[in-house]
Amino acid sequence: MSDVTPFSERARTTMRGELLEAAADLIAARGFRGLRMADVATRAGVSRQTVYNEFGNKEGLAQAVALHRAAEFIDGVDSRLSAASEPFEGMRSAIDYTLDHAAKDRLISSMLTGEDAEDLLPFLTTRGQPVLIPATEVVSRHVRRNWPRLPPEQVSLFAEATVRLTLSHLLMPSGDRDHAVDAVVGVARAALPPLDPTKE
Amino acid sequence: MSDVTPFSERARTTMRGELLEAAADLIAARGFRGLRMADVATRAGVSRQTVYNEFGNKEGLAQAVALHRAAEFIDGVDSRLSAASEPFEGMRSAIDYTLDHAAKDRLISSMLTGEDAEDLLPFLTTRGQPVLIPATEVVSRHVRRNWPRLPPEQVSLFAEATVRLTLSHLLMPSGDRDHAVDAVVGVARAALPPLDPTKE
DNA sequence: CTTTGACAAAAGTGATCGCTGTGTAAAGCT
DNA sequence: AGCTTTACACAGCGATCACTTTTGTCAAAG
Repeated sequence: MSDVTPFSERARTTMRGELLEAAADLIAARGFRGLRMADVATRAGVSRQTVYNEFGNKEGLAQAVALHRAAEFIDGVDSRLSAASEPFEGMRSAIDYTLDHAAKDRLISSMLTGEDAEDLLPFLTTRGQPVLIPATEVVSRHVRRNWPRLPPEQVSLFAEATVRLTLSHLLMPSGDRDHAVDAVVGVARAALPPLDPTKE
Repeated sequence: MSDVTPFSERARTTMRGELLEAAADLIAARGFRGLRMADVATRAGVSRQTVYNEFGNKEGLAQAVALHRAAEFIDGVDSRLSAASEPFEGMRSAIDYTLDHAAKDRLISSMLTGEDAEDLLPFLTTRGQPVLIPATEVVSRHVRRNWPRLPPEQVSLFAEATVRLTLSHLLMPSGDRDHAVDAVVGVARAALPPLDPTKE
């Protein structure tokens, strides 16, 4: 009766991923309120009961989806930071990615802005926190890697400021995206020492 | 029949102030949705019709109240910036004032955060903008006054960053207020030159 | 360990009704 | 002149009722 994605050939953890993906798609399409547990189940090719076994209830599913997406997003930031050859270029790329990606992704953006969050956010305790904290951690690593002599407290002070500034430009845009990116990177250049210590 | 604040002895512009104050009180107490034009009128000792003559409609009244309160708030920031003997102390004081005041003032805080904004914000085009822009201007003046040699674009870059950082801490608190103030001032100290030019 | 079928309780939908508040206009004071 | 009073049409809101959908749980079966 179910011909959608034959189950047996998937490992147990894969099913969870399928469910998360299905749920994310449906939320993106019809919003959280319009999300039906039954639809998630059929979309992933499992029974409704399995969804309940996996996530407990709709709220649990929502949290899991949100956390999953937030983690994916942070991974994206991390890879942009690392990919660039020059640290400020990495920041520029990561900030641009954030502003672009978060603006498009309905789920991420409502996690951060709280807008359009028709019942989604009640579950995410303090808004944005699930992104702010890990993002700060990722930026901290980037800074530590490139400015090894900077005192740790300066590192986290700076990292958090960068993240907050970026999110602020997401929340209250002023001018276009490029301008926002320049503003954040500009502050970063002013606040960080001139890069030296590695190559001296 | 109306014994509340006899009208004749008030100048025309005073009445507007009375109305704004009355409306602000009522909004603070019962929210914007619970605000009744009739209540504003009686509270200020005028007829309902006069309120309509003055503001056009409920939306106009809401905008006027919001703008009025935002201006008062910005004035508060400005005076803290100017009052202190040392520029960073001024910032510290202004940031502390913002975090404290905005957290308490239901109207200001919902203007900035968008939370609990049950129909209030639809009127304030882009949220926070009516505060962000004038606040940045006030901070710019403060920086220009104390770092006269700083290039103008650096001034506005820095001023906007400071304002955004402060508002970010308001939106997503991490730790207590003192910690937030220290974080913003810390970034300010790192990003600004060491104060010199005035006394050299 | 998943599916299936069944089920009670909760929540959503939609129509109706009366009430309250908005917005406007004209007439009446002072 | 400017403010108040009175009057009124009309949109919007809250309560209620009946009805449908969905949630969340269970036990039996594959």
